[in-house]
Amino acid sequence: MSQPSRLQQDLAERILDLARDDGLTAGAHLNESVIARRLDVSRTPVRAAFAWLEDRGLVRRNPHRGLELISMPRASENGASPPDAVELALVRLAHEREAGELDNEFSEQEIMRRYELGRPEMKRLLARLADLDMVERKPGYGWRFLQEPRDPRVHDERYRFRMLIEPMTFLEPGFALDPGWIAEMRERHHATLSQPWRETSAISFFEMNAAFHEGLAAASGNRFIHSAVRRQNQLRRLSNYDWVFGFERVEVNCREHLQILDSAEAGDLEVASVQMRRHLQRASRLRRPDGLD
Amino acid sequence: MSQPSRLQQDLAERILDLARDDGLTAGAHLNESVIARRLDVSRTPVRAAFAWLEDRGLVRRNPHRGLELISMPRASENGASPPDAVELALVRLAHEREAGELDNEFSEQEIMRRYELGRPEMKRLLARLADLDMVERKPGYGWRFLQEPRDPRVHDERYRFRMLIEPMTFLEPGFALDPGWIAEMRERHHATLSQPWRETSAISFFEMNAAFHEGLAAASGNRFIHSAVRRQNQLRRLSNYDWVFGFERVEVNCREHLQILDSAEAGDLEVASVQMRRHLQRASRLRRPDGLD
DNA sequence: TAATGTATTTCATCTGCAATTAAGACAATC
DNA sequence: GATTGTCTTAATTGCAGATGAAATACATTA
Repeated sequence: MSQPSRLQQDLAERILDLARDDGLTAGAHLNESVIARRLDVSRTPVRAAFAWLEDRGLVRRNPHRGLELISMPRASENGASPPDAVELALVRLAHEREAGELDNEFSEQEIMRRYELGRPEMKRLLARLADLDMVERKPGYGWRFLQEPRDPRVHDERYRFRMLIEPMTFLEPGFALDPGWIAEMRERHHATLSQPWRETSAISFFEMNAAFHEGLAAASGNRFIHSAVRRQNQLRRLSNYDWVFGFERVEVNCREHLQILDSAEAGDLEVASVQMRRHLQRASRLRRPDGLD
Repeated sequence: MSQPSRLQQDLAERILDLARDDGLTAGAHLNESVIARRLDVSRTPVRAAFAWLEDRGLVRRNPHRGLELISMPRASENGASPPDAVELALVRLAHEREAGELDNEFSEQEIMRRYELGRPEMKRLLARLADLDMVERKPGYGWRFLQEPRDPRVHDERYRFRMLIEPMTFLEPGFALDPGWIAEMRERHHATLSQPWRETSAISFFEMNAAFHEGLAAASGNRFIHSAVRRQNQLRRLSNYDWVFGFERVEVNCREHLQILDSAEAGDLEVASVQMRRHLQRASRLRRPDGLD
């Protein structure tokens, strides 16, 4: 078994997620075709994923009898999909740009050399950045950044934009929250509140935050609202992976989120809308001391 | 002189625009380096563009003495940059999808065959569609459309989204309209109103419309608002290149636009905001008989 | 000396081929 | 009869070289 492909790694992880969601325990039988269908791929990559899980001792293959779950790792102990080279480069690039280490204009070659990427990877990277309106093609050769590093106006513009959209998600006619999603969100927030704060919590805190706002946008039933919020998250993900306001602000943030969930669940959508507006208002007043957004 | 590259064609066109904006007339001298700098490219493609213009008899090259403008075509007679193969395929694909001729899921090969595109072109096409959230990659091989053809909900969602954002552009703190832009917009609207309506006017009507809304979004000074509106235009451009409501509605549309321009210019931003909301409201009530959006 | 003309270098794209890898069909087994 | 194992086919990606184009440096001329 050489190295599993990215798809195979992802599938391995999602297989464990499925098993957990189904409440399977050691000894349970796993059906290949069913899993393949649920994951929307053919059996081939699923098989490869299982081969990998077998290497790691999590399942056993019994000839002609299929797969047996040996042990179920905890959610946090999952393979933790190794980050993609492009993702890493993306975050590095965003930071270096903010630090002023990158010129306004640059060539594709520079990117390949600096971040040690192949051509296809570099292409994906630039496509992502262009999608986020961070860069654009120059008319001839080369690219340029679309905003100055550490532009203080961006912060306000972002929050003003979010305040236009996010409070309105609750008032869309098709707004409907999935109870399961609410429960999961509550749990994640309570977990964040009860666990001691560590530096490494910052990423999962960010992702919880992003999932909260994106989930609400999805619940609006308006795909354009959803897209816009998702895009905001993608943008923020590049620069805000650290949290510099301390645990105190984490608590405030979580409590505000929980209140919004309560209101929305109770059907007080106007209240939820106002709470969301105030939440964003308060968040917008936090300004990073390092000038990042 | 073989075929000029796309960049060279575009530059040729923009060179004429520059000359027109500068009020140059036949006999005027054109400085290569200055033009190259203004167009943000090197002299090389500018030279090629001039070679092409010379072929078409619009300029003359005097050895070591540079370029001389021979005649200035009217704005509408410009080269009219020939549409890109990808653009064409994009529009065709959007139409065929709406007509239900394309499956929900498809492979890249299918696209290449059906639209007779090379690999790089097909890649660009799919990247554009993915950027607009029209398609997404399946986990393994292949792609899928993200919405059903002729989904009637999209129409309402789009207008609800636009009504959240566009009326607020006027109320952004940095809102500032360029007087030159206002004048140009007025002129284009009056031209549309005074010219007889032809089928072929639909495209330029659409583009005028798009430029109107995008220009206002840009004037808001909020780059996220601007991005969102631009994206809406790109999406609409794929399906709304024809106009099925007759000249009567064109007139209404233009007059509403002109009113908004008047209010904004006079500084009545709250009024402009309300007018924009009503404008979108009215527009949202127009529904295409063919079920397209 | 500032502009144009020319040559060189760098960059980006395109093309075809090889290597992976997923999808789909069929056979074997419980 | 359903599920797993095996094989074949088709699709996708990656790579290297060739081509085309733009940027840059330098020479030349008014």
